Amino acid sequence: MGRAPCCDKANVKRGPWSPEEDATLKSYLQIHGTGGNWIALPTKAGLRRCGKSCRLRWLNYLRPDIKHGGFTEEEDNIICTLYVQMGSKWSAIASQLPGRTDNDVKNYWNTKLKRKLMAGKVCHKKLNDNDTLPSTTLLTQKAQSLDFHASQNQNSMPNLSTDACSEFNIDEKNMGFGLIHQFYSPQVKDVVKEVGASSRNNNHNHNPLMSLSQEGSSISDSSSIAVENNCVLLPEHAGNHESAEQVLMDFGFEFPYDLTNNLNCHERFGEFSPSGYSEWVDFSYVDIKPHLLNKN
DNA sequence: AACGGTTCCAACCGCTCGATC
DNA sequence: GGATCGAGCGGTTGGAACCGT
Repeated sequence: MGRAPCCDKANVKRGPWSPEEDATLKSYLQIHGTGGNWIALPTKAGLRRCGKSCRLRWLNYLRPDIKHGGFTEEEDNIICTLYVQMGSKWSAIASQLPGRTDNDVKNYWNTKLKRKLMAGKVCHKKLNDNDTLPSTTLLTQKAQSLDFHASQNQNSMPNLSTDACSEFNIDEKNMGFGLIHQFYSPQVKDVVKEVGASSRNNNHNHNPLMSLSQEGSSISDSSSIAVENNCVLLPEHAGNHESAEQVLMDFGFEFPYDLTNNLNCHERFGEFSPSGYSEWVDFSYVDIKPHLLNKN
């Protein structure tokens, strides 16, 4: 048996709020507050609305401190930074933006900011066609030398150096997207490879660059992308290709692509790591290595 | 002007979590 | 300890507004 509905859906009004309803809710809340019970509020206020609907209307629209209108560039950067750090924790992100609601931030991200980011207008440097991509061979060697897919000390990961940050004109706050976009280039759009990384399962590194959601979520430990030889590598998704697809689309790769195209995948398979993929244990970590390595 | 496609955002849905009994 | 409930959250949807042809 499911849980009881919060209201009698047949007898509540749905859809857009009228100015009269807005005024009723606003004046009631200004006088009485929520009383700690949104469910009972509509009855008390004389509204034929669900309590949840009242709450949402108040929090997202009627609150006096709500900021309406366009986002500033500074807000854009804050959202980008926090999204990288936390993932889609919209309420947490919104809490850092006075006057903005989680719904606002979420809508803004989904409709504008993500695209703006892809177009190269926010906190990153986009590669030109002839820019040099990092060497996978070097990555592999470095990975092996660090032995980071062994059961090592979780705190042994090196931090991204200040030099590495400054090299690409990024700061530590926007590092995640900066690096991802560092890799984002027209030359890598056409072939996508999902890579098995089963040994990652035994290697829960607490990489300071990995977002909280990446560490905690079943889907988002994939949000890092490494690139070599015109290929994009994604960690395995425990059979969940949709998650991988979403990650790719989030980062601007066009759909359809060759995630499930076995022919292309195999053709490309040997190009970047003939010995297999155990080296690509932690893609969030791989994110930063090219820059560290290039400094060596 | 009319139409179709796209964008944007308010609102809803369903889930999780914590509090309470 | 389990059931129930409300609050809060993220994902999704519907439709109005906008834009291009």
